[in-house]
Amino acid sequence: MEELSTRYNPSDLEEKWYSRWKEGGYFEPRGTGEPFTIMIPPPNITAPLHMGHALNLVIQDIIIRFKRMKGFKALWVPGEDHAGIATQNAVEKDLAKKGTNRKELGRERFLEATWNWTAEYRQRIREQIEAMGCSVDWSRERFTMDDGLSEAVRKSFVDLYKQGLIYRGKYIVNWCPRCATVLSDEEVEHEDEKGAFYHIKYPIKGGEEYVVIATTRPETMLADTAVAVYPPDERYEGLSGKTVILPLMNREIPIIQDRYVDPSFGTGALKVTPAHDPNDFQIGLRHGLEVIEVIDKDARINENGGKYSGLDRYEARKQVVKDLEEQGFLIKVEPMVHAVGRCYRCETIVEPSLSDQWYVKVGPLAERAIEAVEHGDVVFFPETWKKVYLNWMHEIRDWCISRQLWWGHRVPVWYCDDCNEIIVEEHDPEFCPKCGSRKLRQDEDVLDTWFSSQLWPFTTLGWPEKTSDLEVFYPTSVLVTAFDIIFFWVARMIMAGYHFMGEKPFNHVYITRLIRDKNGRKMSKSLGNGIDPLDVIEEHGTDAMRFTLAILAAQNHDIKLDVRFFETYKKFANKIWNASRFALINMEGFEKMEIDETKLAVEDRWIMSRLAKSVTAVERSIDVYDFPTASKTIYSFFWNEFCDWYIESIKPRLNRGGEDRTVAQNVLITTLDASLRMLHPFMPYITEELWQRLPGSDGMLIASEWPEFDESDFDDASENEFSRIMEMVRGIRNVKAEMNIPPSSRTDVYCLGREIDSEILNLVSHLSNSNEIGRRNEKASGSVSAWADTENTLYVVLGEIDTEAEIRRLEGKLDKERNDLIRTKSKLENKSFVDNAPEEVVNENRERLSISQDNIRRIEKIIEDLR
RNA sequence: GGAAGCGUAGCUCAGAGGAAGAGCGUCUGCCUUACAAGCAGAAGGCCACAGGUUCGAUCCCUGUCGCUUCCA
Repeated sequence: MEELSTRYNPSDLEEKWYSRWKEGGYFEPRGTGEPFTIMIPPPNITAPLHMGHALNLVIQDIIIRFKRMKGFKALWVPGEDHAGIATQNAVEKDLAKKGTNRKELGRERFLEATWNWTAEYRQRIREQIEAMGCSVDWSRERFTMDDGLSEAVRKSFVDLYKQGLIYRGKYIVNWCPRCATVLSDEEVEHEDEKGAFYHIKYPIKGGEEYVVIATTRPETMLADTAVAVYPPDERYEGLSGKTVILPLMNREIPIIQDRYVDPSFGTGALKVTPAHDPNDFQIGLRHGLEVIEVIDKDARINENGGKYSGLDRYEARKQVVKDLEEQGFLIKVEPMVHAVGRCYRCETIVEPSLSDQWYVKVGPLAERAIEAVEHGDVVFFPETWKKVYLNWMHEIRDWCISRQLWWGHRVPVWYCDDCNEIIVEEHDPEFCPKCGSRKLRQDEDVLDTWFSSQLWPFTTLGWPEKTSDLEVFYPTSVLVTAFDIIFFWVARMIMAGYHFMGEKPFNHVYITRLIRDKNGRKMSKSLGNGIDPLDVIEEHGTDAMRFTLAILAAQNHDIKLDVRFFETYKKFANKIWNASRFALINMEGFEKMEIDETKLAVEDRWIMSRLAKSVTAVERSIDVYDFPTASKTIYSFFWNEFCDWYIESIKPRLNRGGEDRTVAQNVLITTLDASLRMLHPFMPYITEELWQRLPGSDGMLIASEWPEFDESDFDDASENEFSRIMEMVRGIRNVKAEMNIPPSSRTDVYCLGREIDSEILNLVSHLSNSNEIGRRNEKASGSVSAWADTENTLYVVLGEIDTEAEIRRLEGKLDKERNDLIRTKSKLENKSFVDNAPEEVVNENRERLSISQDNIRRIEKIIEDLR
């Protein structure tokens, strides 16, 4: 085997291992363990994956690799989402660049272009998922528009329709004039924006009196069909039953009373525009008001708008205001901040508009989905999302599922031109079942993307067919997704899961936070502050990116990502590489042996105990989706314990040869082997590469077992013993550093006091780069103390010492000890502390007191000797 | 208007009712044969503010301020 370079070079080996895993079938579920399933949240085919996807994917891969190593029959299904409106927009933009547009192409050729787009982006997304090292089962990959899923969408639509849970209705909808489609309530983003509050006189018929209404949308007055006031409002008493003359239009409209009106808002009188406001529409229904539409689907004033006809809604607003002012109807214009709804895909201001659409009646579906989360059948991590989910579910409204788009699943509804029969079928009907006519027209609309996405956890397994995959892998184990689609997707999957499968879609929902730039701003194309995962991979390697994302994956706040972080964990990968390199260099003459407890050195026992504790801590953290803790545990174990102390400790034994060397080699390899296993879910490439090179490794790391430890492997006595060694070494290093002695220059150190085991002293001398530490009965001149306990003191021999400087150094320490003493003493003199505090805390303080007293006496003695 | 999360080292974040932690950055020494993408050492904190509970609060409670987000 060729020797390792001194630096880790990720690009050398990532592709090699990915194809070996993939081609070896390692991503497919294996073995007889309990199933563990994750469905990928299918990325939209609108664009390449960004950092948010990377975070999401990396977390899933960590989980699935961990579970695979734990012996589960692990399955992670990949796929992509056709993303109706978003993709249609993206393709339209692309067409515009090519100098054409959707209408010019026509539906069929537009869809052709979109399928081409789909093929291209699915391929790019696949490549990205692979580059991130994700162990998804490509043999089961799905797309939300593939044949199987399209069938499933039809079946679920027809089922819901036949169960009376899908209906068609004419209501005020959220209309995006740019996308030319309706949007569901969830697809509208409300934001406070600066606007104006126009106060307008509406003269009362047959007199000089008038009512003042206030509105932020004066152009809609063209379609007013009433003025409403709150019933007991004194200001407007006696007006009920009268009519007003609508300015500009000179239409006579009634004054009505309705409890919807908020008397404290504006003037207390509300203009009612049933065709262009959802609340007004409801008022209109209650009072049987006329419905006049003046704004068409392009957001222009239509023929009902008189002289304003043909104007864009905002041009019309200007003109209306101007005319009102000229004619003396405009009283005042106040600046006003109000919520404006915008399309979540193109940010155009949404126009409330009257329209015939298809709806899902969600009430009956929501009940079970609420119960499931309330009872803990479906558990959110972190728990705080449970409340968000439940709040929304309790106020859930019917879901508008039709879209006036071309890209998507066509609504499986046909209309008979001869008898107006509505036909809802899974398979295209050839004639009308009622009148036999063949003049059938399919509904032009397509379904909301989320209508197919809600079926994802089981359509990916073959539903509606009763496949064995469905049998084995449903319900899935965990869904990993972002908080912004809890309503769009998570809630609807839970409803659909219970409705169609009679069972929840997943046990756990782990919600990730948003990745922001280093200044806390959202990453966006327009700001140009996005970080491309592929760039990161190229520069730092996949493993470094994965580990960085894992360690940053906080649960309670968004993630501020600075590219410099990747650098840090790239260095960690290099550290792993070099530690392994060290081990491999030292494997000459290696013979595997069973580890014999009695032959182990203190550092061996210590590192084995630390390893056992670290592995179990990592498991615990992964189980509760605490990836930052898991990664920090690994990082500090590997670097600060294994590399900094263990490897340094065994160098003399490795050099010495014989049984010492063999034992050290065995513990070194055992620890490294377990470390690489523990690291593998986080950093799959480097660990696979290195693990393959370990003596005795067999097969593939991806398919090997997770290291198992339990409390019987914990060895507190050895940990304490080694901690003492670390303290001694640090004491000596400290003195050397403070005295400006290069760490490389060897110093004389001796021990004054009762005996310390020579094994320990030898280790200390090696780690502190001292000559052999001997024992003396009295302090030598020119030496300073570096460490002490109650019975022993270690002195570093400096030869010439600056007595004054040394006294100053010791007095600094003395001050600290004295302060500690005062604090502890006052605590213990406080009767209520001694009476109320738990005994162990009191004892701890007593011990502390005695240690402080000892330390002070000792340091005072040393200072006295120096003088 | 309703709700949630967050304010801890210069930066990014852990933390737990009993003497404040990590990484990065900074400063000082070191090319000590795994690693200078490294090693050793150090400096740096009224734990947002004000009350309360407690023997004891950075942690629990209440309020204030600030930042972020969701819903209406």
